[in-house]
Amino acid sequence: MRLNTSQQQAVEYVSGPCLVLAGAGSGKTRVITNKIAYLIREAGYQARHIAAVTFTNKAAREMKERVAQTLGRQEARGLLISTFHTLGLEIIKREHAALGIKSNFSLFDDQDQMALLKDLTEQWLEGDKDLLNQLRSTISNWKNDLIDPVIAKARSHTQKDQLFAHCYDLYDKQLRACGILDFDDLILLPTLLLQKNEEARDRWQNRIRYLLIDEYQDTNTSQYEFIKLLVGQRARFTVVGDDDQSIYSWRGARPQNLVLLKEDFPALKVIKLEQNYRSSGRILKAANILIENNPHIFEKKLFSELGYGEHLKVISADNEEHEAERVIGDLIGHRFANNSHYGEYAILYRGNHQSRIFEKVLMQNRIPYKISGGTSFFSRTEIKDIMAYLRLLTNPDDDNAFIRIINTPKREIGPATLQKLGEWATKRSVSLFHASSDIGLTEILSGKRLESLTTFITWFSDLMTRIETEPFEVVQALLHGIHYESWLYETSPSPTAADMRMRNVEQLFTWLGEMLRGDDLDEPMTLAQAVSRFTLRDMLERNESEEENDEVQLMTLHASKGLEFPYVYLVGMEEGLLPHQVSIDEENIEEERRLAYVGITRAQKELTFSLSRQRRQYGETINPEPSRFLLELPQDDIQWESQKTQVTAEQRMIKGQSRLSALRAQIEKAKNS
DNA sequence: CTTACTACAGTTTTT
DNA sequence: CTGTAGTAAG
Repeated sequence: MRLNTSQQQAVEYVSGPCLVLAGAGSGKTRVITNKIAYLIREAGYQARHIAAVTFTNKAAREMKERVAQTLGRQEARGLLISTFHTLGLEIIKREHAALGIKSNFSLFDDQDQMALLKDLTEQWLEGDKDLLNQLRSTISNWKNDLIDPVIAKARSHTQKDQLFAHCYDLYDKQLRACGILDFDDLILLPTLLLQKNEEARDRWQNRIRYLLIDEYQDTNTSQYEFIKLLVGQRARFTVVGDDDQSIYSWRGARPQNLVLLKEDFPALKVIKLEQNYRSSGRILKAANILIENNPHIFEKKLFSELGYGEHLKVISADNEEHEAERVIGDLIGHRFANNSHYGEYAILYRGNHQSRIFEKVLMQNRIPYKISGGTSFFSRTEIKDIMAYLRLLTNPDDDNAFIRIINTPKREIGPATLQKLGEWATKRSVSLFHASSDIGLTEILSGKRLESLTTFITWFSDLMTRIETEPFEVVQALLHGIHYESWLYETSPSPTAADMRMRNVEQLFTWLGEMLRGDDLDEPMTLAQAVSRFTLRDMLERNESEEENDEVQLMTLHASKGLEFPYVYLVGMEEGLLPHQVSIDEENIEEERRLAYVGITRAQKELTFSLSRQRRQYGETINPEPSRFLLELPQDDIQWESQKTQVTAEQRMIKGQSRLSALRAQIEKAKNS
């Protein structure tokens, strides 16, 4: 397919700063991919001087694949395509000397972060979860606004802020002492470095001569600063974004960065992509009319040439169960009538808890489905254990990892021993691991404890010396050496659970092996690199995308961004749910509207809303109003389908069930014939 | 290894 | 109110 005029224009404008306002489904990935090809083939850039930055590993991976397809592996060699965080990690790794940190640092995820904060603040916050969460996000916000502990203290006036700033200081000192970075550091540290260190700035500006940014509207303050420092005076860059799809402001994203861009780079060329290649005209019209209720920085009007399409439907139900039944019933009927596949349907909702009831009804009807989200692979205990071992292997100063694994599996090194060891280590200001190999330990530890500790340290040190030369063997030896499998069987609630945990561990090792070896898109990595990538949650999507089963997709609106489905159900269209109760005020309503907009624009052919006139909430039954967003849509394009007959819940259940089972029988019959 | 009770949360979560 | 995660006890 050829590029349209504005896409072509966006691809070929390479002489200055460029902002591509890419509406939903307007082919922005194609623009980025083609632009990279254009830069190399027509504009004289070498691949190694071009960097493209995304927010998710998945997006980075897709882009890599698309570019490799367009250019061929050879020409694409040396291109830097990664997430913000991975790019930051790369810079930190190369500049660790200038940053004054060790080369073998390890990474903290949010759970590690919480655990440490809880530890550090025990005396003040007493494990108050709410306060801890506040503290964590406050620290994160400070870091995202490039505010260090000293400035934070100076700017804190209330007692609580003072305390938080103090905790921030403690937390950061602890991290530095252990050679640990958190996610925010991966942006913060490179940004500070490029600000202060002219040489480093030159080095990186010379390395990255053309920069492309995807989903620009999701950048936060430090990321924008980071971008500015990377592009420098030369200002050769393209950012692609859509202010109407900014749904992460609660996480620090600043859609205002679009305005700042225009101010900071007066020469900015703005190109709008307004042709939508995804949705029917009617769906797009509804989306346009809805989003017009929001103020806009740049006016933009999407159009489609795919035909006007079917009416939008609204299914109104009497209660939540009924809503799920009617939606699923509609889906089954629709699939049957259109001879379509389950995989073409998506059910989108505002909050994760809404999925449960749909899951139940889907299960009752034996419909295959997939819920994205839920507990992450990397937050499972068995994975966290192994990750802690791997982290300690690459960074012996990682005290948190040390504490986690020193007695897992049991080595008779309990809290008392650890306490003594900790005091000793603090006095000498060395890490726990370091302290453990100190000869002076005989002063504080005796016989048995000392022996088990030294046995472990000796064995582990031996592994550490070999990670560079024979990482495979080390990883194998690690798993055997700790007898992790038998430990799992001892501690798991059931053998089946242990089996599952062991499979998870094996999965981790399979991925690890792949990463150490490298594949056609990625170079082989060192163990340290692989461990960092794991913490950055890389790897997960790789497997997910392989299993393209025929399953109904269930996900939150947030998770649906960037995806598309032929048939979409947008459920729970009620005041209090979408817009959500706590975001219903003047300040947040616009983002809720964008959330609805994102949901609507996921649909390619047909879009169905649903709502319930009754909902259980915190023990009460409430009667929510239909979402204001439904009323904002063009009513001529909507068909309201409400249940006319008044029946009791029980009758409805039987009726719904029998209708569904009748349909199922019909389908089975059709299949067999 | 299962069962039962208690405590707690109940918006979204790219890294 | 209701579901679940974690722990304690059978």
